[in-house]
This record gives sequence, C-alpha cells and structure tokens, in this order.
Amino acid sequence: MQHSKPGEPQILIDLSTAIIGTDGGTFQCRLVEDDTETKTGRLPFGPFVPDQHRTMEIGLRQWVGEQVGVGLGHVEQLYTFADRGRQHTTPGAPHVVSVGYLALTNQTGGQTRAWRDIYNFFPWEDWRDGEPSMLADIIYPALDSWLARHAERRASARLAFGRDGLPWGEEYVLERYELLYEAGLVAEAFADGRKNAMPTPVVPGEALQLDHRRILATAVGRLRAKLKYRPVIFDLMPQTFTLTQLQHTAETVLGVTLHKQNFRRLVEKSGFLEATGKMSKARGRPAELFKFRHQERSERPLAGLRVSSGRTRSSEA
Amino acid sequence: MQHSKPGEPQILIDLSTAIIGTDGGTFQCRLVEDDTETKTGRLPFGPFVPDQHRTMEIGLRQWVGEQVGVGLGHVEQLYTFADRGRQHTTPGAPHVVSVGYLALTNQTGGQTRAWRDIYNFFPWEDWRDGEPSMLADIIYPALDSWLARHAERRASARLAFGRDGLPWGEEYVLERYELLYEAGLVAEAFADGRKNAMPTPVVPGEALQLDHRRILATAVGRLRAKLKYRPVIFDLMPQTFTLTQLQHTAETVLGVTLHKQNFRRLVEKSGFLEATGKMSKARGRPAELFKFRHQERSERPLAGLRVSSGRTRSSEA
DNA sequence: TGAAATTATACTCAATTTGAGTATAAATAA
DNA sequence: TTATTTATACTCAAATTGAGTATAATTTCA
Repeated sequence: MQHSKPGEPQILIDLSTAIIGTDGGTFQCRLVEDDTETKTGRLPFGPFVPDQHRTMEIGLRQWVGEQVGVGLGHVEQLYTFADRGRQHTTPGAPHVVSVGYLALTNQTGGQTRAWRDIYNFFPWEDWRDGEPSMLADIIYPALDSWLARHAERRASARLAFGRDGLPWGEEYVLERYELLYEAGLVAEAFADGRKNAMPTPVVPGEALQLDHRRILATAVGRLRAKLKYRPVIFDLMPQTFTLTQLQHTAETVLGVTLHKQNFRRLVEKSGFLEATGKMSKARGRPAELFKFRHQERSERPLAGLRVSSGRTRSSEA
Repeated sequence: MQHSKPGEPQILIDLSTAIIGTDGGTFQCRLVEDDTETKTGRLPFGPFVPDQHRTMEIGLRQWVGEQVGVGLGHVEQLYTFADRGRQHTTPGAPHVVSVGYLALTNQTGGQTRAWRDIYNFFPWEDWRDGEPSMLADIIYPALDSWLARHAERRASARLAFGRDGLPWGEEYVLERYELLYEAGLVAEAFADGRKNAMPTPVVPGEALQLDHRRILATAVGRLRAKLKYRPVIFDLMPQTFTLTQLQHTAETVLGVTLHKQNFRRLVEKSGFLEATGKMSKARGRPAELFKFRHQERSERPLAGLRVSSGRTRSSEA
C-alpha cells in the first residue's frame, strides 16, 4: 500500500480550537462569526504549516495570540478528525484533516458576540436547575423510537444518558451528541445527508458548521472528565477568587450543583490553595480570597472533585 | 495565513499503531522487524488514504487485518504527532504526520519474534517485583543532576516519578519517558541530535525508531489509566478465564501486584462477569471459569480497579 | 436602629469504600 | 497421608463520602 500519489488530492491540516472560559456562571466558547447563508457559527481555526511551526501546539498558540488575542492556559490535543463526509466535498479538492484542540482561558470578554454560551449548543447538558425537561419531553421519546430500530445501540444509550437507573455521567458529552447525531435528531445529521435525519432538527440546540459541534462536545467532555483528576480548573479562574467563585466555576463546567460544605472540605484538603488574607466585598459575610499555588501545579491530582450534587437550585429557594 | 502552497512539501498521514496483548504474565506489543543498520524496531504503520477509507479507524483495521492478522478489540486514537525533528528529514521531502493508535488483542502468538515484551522498552515501569533497582541506582542520580540545571521541570519530575513522598502513579508512563528524553538519558535523544544527550544511553531499555517509543509510552499510559474506569481489560482476555488469570493480566498491564482478595471482591461486585460453571484444571484448588458479559459492556465503568498493591512478589515467597 | 436575609465557615455523623488481614476449602505433589 | 498450592469466604479498622446542623459575619430593609 502506498501513500497518496501525486494525482490524488492533497492533505491539509487545520487546527480547530475550542477556546473555553467561564464568566459569572456562563460557560463560554469563542466562536467565529458565520459568513454563510446557513447562519451557523464555527470554531476558530488556523492551518498547520509544518515549515513554520516546530509543533502543532506552537502553531496554535501563535495564531490564537494573533487572531483571538486572549492568553491561554492549559492547551490539550483532543482528537484528529479525518472522516470523509465531515466536509461537503468538491471532487478533487484537498482533503482537510482537523486536529481538534481544547484551550482554556480566564479572559472571556463576555460582552462581544464572539463569546457564546456553550449550553446554547448543548442545552441538555446543563443540569444546574435540575434535569432539563427537554430530556423527558423531547429527547427520550425521539431516541427511544430510533432505538427500537437500532437495538445494538441500546447499551450505549443507557450509559450515555443514564437510563434504567444508571446515573447521568456528566462527562459523556460526546457520546450523547453522537447518539443524537446517529439518530438523526440534530441539524448536522441532515446537513451531512444522513438518510434518517429530520429536515427540521428535533432536539433543541444551536448547530455549528461542519463537525464543529462534535469537536466542541469532545472538548467539553474532556474538560469535565479532566476536572476530576487534574487541577485544570484554576486556568479558568482569575488571580484571586473565593471558594464560592471556584465552586460556581466547577458547577458551570460540570453542569451540576455541588454540595457547598463538602466542596470546601475537598478543595482545602487538596493543598492547591493559598489564603491571601484579603477578603472579598459582596453581599453576605465576606469570603476569604485565595490564590492558586503554582508550584503545586503538577504535584498532585485534584482527586475527588467527584460530583455529588448538592441541593438543586430549584429546591434551594 | 495560508495553507501550504504547491511548492511546499506535501503532508502525508501515517497511522502508527501500538497493538498490545498479554501472554502469561508478559506484556506484549507487535513490532516490525527492523531493516536498518540501527537495529531498532518500529511500530507497524499504514498510510491513511482518504479516498479509500471513510475514517481512519476503518483504514487502520483494514491494514492490520491484512498485514498483522490478529483480531482487534478496543481501538482508540491516542495522539497526532507532528513535531518537526521527529523525523530525520531530507529537505523537500514530504512531511509525515503520525496519528498514533492503541489497539488491543487477545491473540499474541508469543513465539514469533514480532511480539516483544513492552517492559524491554520501559524496564523502569515494571514494579511487580518491587521497585526496579535501576531507579535508585541509575535513573534518579542522572535525573537529579539534570534537574539541578532545570529547576522548572522539578515539579513535573516529582509527580511523574513519585518523589518526595508522592506515590508512584503507574499511568504517568509518557510523562516519565518524556522527562528521560528531555534529560538526554535515552538513545532517541541522541539520535534526534539533542545537545545534552549522551552518545551512549544512560538509562537501560531498548530504543525504537523515530518517536515510536514515545507513541508506545502514550499507549501504555493510556491503557493503564483506562483500565481503572472502563472494562477494556476483557479485550485482552480469552473467551473464558479464571479470576487469577484476570488479575495477572491487570498486574501485567499496570506493572504492580494487587491484593488478591480485594481484587476478587471488586471484580465480582462490578457485575461484568458471568460464571460458566466450568472449572479450570491446574495445580492447586480448581478455579471457576468466568466469561465477560458482553451486554454489560458499555453499561458501567469498571470503577475501582484502583491500584492497591498486594504483597510484593519478592516477599511472597 | 434592629430584625431579616444572605453568605461563609466549622463541625458532626452515618453509610460506604478501601486496605489489609485471617480462616477455610479443594485440589495436586511427595 | 501430609505438605504444598491455589481458591474462596469472611472480618475489621481506617479512610472517604454524602448529607446534614450549627454558628459567624456581613448587608438589606422595615
């Protein structure tokens, strides 16, 4: 077997990056204004030019710095997407392979239209006010009717959506999105010409161009999983912060509420925080401001940021 | 910024695959006979031809089936390696990007020279007989002398090698290998022309061509981590097996010994196993043969295959 | 000004999980 | 028939987790 011969289409590599931050309880991602008639946004991307960049991450940091202008914390390669059909191909056109990246920032500039709430694209992922009603009302009926014809995907659906008594695993973001795509319930399935897809998307949630919603789902899933065993959350925080702010950020990313006292116990025990002695000025009792101990950064996992949901917000009132 | 122009070198994509299995306590990887003067092996790879394969995984399964001839279980994309310097480039030659894959098999054919013990390449990773003496004798002194000049890498080294009272995390295989590479202690560092590299490798362990030992380290680290939250271990097992065989496989992959009674408790509670009623015939008391419940496959994580080392093999006598 | 609301922090307690054993059973080897 | 080997069952203390209660220090508002 040979590599592609001169006559065959060339391969180009794009670095598609989900730049993620939080801003006062919203979970944000940097998007690029759409210019097509479809009105769907897309992730920012830059080409990988091997002769100019020693590694892909160096190339990525460069064009993000130039074009997006936010400082990046943790950067992580997600997945390389090369499926044919992911692009609406012109015959003979070069084949574009996307390397997806996750990049974290603590500068989101919430006012610009370029930063969008991630839960716009995955409204079923936000359980902070309890289970989203669209699951029982729309998603489960539609999914079940598809599963009736696709029994082989039943076990996956049970795990991904936490059915039949299984718990909802907040990190299975990609698995859930892919099932909805396979079942033809999201707009991209129709755009990609899947046979079973509905012309009007069944499930609420804004679409993105090409497979960018899939890349974003990969990013969110990876971030949620990583939060539990690595101290990446601090890359989303400002220099100093209160424990409540830290908890809100964790809740925003995970899409659940957490038990306040236990969160405090966990985070204090972890040894990642250093008290600054200063206090925040807000409504109730002032809270101590902490900062992240950078020297401790890679020393131990933030074990145990396990999800044990606190009171749901609705019952909190 | 533009994609590479016609005059620039073309990009080719290779799928480099770590095909991993176990065979009676050895941890094996399929390698391709070396044909160069360097006498180092390499991972099997095949080109990704976008026009022939709808997805990379389909392409991979095809050439593995044709050329390696083993059935594959779990297949997982690891990482896309595009660093310049990873290849000994001829100017103008096409730039090759490797997409690394991990593939599990339960057919290793241990007799052929093509299957090699993974711990040949990472002898410091096998703690089944206690801490390998080369760590204290060779690796730590050499690493410390490098760290004296590279204080910024100290925290990483502490986490990766479990120093200063931190535990040895068996999943940090890549992090350890990369530190040894950076410190110039492995043969590849010299081959890649790193300034500080020793012409004769300081640390024991066989090298592989290009960055294939790094890809293999990624594969082993990912597999060790995944074992703890997904039932991938069953892809390494034959149809039926005893609990002791299952435990030996886990120990082989993780490179540690486990507490027998607790392993049994964990694995029985998980619900993944089904008793066959048959018994194994061996030396002591016969053990019940189990099989994996495939329907349960994706239903729940094999939570808690946490490492709690049992008696070390040396003190077991 | 003083009670109510709000937010932060400290502490408790039972249930579960984990780590590390002891005890016993069922086979083979000498 | 006794020792050796391997398998399996059961125990128990320590640590972790889930879910509270209690109390402290502010602001808000009547």
